[in-house]
This record gives sequence, structure tokens and C-alpha cells, in this order.
Amino acid sequence: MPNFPPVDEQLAYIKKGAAEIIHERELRERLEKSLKTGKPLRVKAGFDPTAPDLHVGHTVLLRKLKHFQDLGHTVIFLIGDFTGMIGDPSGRSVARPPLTREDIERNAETYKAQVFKVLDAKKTVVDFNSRWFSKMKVEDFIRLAAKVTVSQMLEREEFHKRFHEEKPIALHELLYPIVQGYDSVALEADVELGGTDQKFNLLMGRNLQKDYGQPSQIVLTMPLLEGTDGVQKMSKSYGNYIGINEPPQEIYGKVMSISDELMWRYYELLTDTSLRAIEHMKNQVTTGRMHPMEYKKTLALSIVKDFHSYEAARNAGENWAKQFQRDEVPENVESIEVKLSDFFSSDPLDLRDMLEHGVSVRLNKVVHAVGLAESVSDALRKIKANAVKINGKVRSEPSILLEADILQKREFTIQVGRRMKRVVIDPSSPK
RNA sequence: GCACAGGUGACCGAGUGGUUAAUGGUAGCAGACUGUAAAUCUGCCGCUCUUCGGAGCUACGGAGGUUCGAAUCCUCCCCUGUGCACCA
Repeated sequence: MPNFPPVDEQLAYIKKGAAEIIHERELRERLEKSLKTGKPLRVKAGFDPTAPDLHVGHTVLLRKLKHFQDLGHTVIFLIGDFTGMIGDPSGRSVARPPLTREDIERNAETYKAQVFKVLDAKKTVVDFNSRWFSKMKVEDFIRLAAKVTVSQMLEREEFHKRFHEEKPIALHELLYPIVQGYDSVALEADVELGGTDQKFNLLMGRNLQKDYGQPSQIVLTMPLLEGTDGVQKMSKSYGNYIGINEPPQEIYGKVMSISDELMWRYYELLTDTSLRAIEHMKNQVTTGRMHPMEYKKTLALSIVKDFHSYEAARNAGENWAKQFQRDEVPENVESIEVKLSDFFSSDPLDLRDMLEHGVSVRLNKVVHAVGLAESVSDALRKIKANAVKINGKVRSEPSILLEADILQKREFTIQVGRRMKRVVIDPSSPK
């Protein structure tokens, strides 16, 4: 039998960072009951299996689930595989091919691998909502749908807006909240967690549980983390995310590029630093006793180490400093091997001539080939905008002479803006 | 099904026969400034080829057509929204 901490202590821990709890009083009652009976609360959070690439925004929620685990409660990680098989709810993007059973299984595995970087695998119950929905009869589903009215649905901001703007809303989109709400019924959830954007769906669970004669779950919403741009919520489609599977160097660099203001938000939602400590740090900065960058480095270190080892995090920090503060070439720049002869703009006479006088190559094609530009045209624009450096020297011509000493070394660095790659010349390349 | 209004580049949104790869805004990228921060200013922002002067190709829901010339006009089709639906 788990050994629960006192209710007040539990509540304080749970409340930290939460956007809203509906209702706190009920949560307290439920915690008291669980303490008395020794029965852990069933804490549910649902996840969509279509996007198995998690970013740190997702971890805000996961961290909160972890808190419940730490307190001894049961976390149910629900994979919405049934919903996933229906298809894309937003309806606006090009019809996404419905996921097959195998896709779902595969996604679920990668999902778990990522999620358990935060959650304790041994203490987590993983479930799939196809377990009950694939068996549900149409008439039962319609009976379920009868419990909610259209105007209740239109209360949801998103639907309301689209309805008034005369934008399409597909019927199945209205069904999603019901499906999600029913998950809570099937699981007999005590608490459901979600982002603030999920509030409507979470409340649906409360209603449906009542209709099915269960006590209504407590809803706990977590704030949505802003992306690295500091404006929009972190999301893959906005390109402002920090993926938890990204290499340490990437994560570190991305954290360092956020604004100072946003840094405090990240501290609050992505670390275990207490609010008091964060206030203290803020104070240190405003009074000029600490440079904000120092705190940002600490933050970056902490976030990287959540998903990689401490060693890797320290290394990332060291490399970052090398590249951007001391203008050196970091150790772990990505290397790409190229066959130089593919890019000759004029053929050299022979190998010796080449090694003596260098060789001219089409720089824009090289830049594109190593992945620093989206297209050859794009590379050309960047070159003309003085954005391309070879071994630290700006090159602004599309066709350049690659000097003899570079050829003899068989490698050089190529840089576009903040991104750098090491280009290794394929040994078979010069004829 | 009928009627009406719409469908334009990543997004929003101008443009109703011709200097239109298409005004403007947002997002994005790069440069200056910095702390690879923010803010600001500047440039770029379809693809391919190029002797860097240019050249070609693709693009305004889809397919045809009219025209020297179409995002713009015509025909058919697809998609979205709104109205009509009983009392006839």
C-alpha cells in the first residue's frame, strides 16, 4: 500500500505551475479519501498517436503527471489510437491517410520511449481507447452522442469562431470531445490532465461521467508553453519547438536563443526550480548583479540533462561557447562527405595542377548539397546576401576558387548564418 | 437539388484582359547591432540553368476553350459557406 504524504503537502505540489484546477475543493476531498482508504487516484492524460515526436512543450504536462506519480498515484497514459485511425480532426490539411494498426503500434512504441524519459515506466499504466471504442455498437455511440447538445458544442471557442466565420466544421470534429470524454468514463478517471486548450474536452469528461453515474473527474489544466519565438505556443508546425529527441547541442542552442523574458517562463514550467528561487534570480538580473545569459546557460544545461546525460549537457555548453563566444570550430560539427568533382565549374588539368592552384567549384550547389539551403536558388540568394562563409571567410560569388591548401587538408567548414557544417572531401573525388 | 457568395504563393489578403513570379501584412531566412536574446534598421523570400548580364520552366481549386496575350472572359467539374425545404 502506498504511503501518501499529507493532503496539504500533496495539494501544494500538484498546484505548482497548474493553470487551473476544477475544482480544487473536490480534489482535496478526493485526496483525503484516497489517503483514508489507501487507494491511489487514477490520473489520466490522453495523447494523440499521430505525432510521436515530442517537444519540451509536451513535457510540461508530463512533468505534472510525474508529480502525481511521485505522490504515489496511478498515472494512466492513454493513447488515442481509435481516434487516430479516424484521421485528422482539423480537416484543413490534406487528407491524412488514416493510420493503420501497424502505424499505431509503431508510433505508440516511439511515444513510450520518449515519454518514459520523464515518467516512471514501472508506475505508468498505458492504455488504448480502441479497447472500448472498437467494441462499441453504433446504437450505443448514438446514445452517447445524444447526451450532448449542439449548442453545448458551439460553446467551445474554436467551434464558435469557425461557425461565425462561416468556416467548415466537419461533424466528426464535434464528435471528438465526446469520444475523449467517454474515455474518462471507461477509465473511471479521478483526475484528468491536459493543456489549457483542452479545457473543453476535459470538462466533457466531467459531464459524461455524471451521466453515466460516476463521480465527475477533477480537471487540471497546464499552461501551454510558448515556443522559442516567445509568441506562439510551441508546436512543430510553427517550427518554434525544441524536440526532446534532438541532439544535446541543438537543444542547448535553441534554449540559448530564447528571449530573456521567456527564460523565466521556461524556468517555471520546465525545471523544478521553486517560484521563490526564480523570483530571486529575476531580482539579481534587474539589479545588475547577474548577467541574464548566465542564468540562461544554467537553464539550457538543466533542460538538456533531462533528456541526455549530464556529461552530454556540459559538453553541449562547452561547444556552444566555443562556436559563438570564442569563434572557434566546435568539436561536434556535423560532417558531410562530398564528391568535389560533382561541383567543378571548370575541369582541372590534372591532380597536380589542382593541388597547386586550387579548383573552382559552384558554391551554391555545394551549399545546397550539404543541406544548408533549401534549393540551389536559395543557396545562391544566401551567397549574394553575404551569408555564406568558408573557413570563416565570407564568399559572395556563386563560383569560387577552392584554394590549394584547403584541398590538401581535404576538409573545410561551411557556414550559413548560425548553422555550420564540416565538409569532408571524398578521397576518390579528385581524379 | 435549386439560388447566391467564395476557392490566389507557408498563412492572411489585394488584384477582374497586357511593363504580373503576381500589391500589402504575418511568418521565415540572411546582414548590421548584440549576449547566436529581445527591440530596431537593411536585404532576401517558386524551381532549374547561367559566361552572374541574364535565360528557361512551373504557379492564382481542376480540366478544357476564347484571345497575339488570362489569376482576370466562357464552358464543364470539384470543394467551402449561406439561404430555401412542412404549410404549395
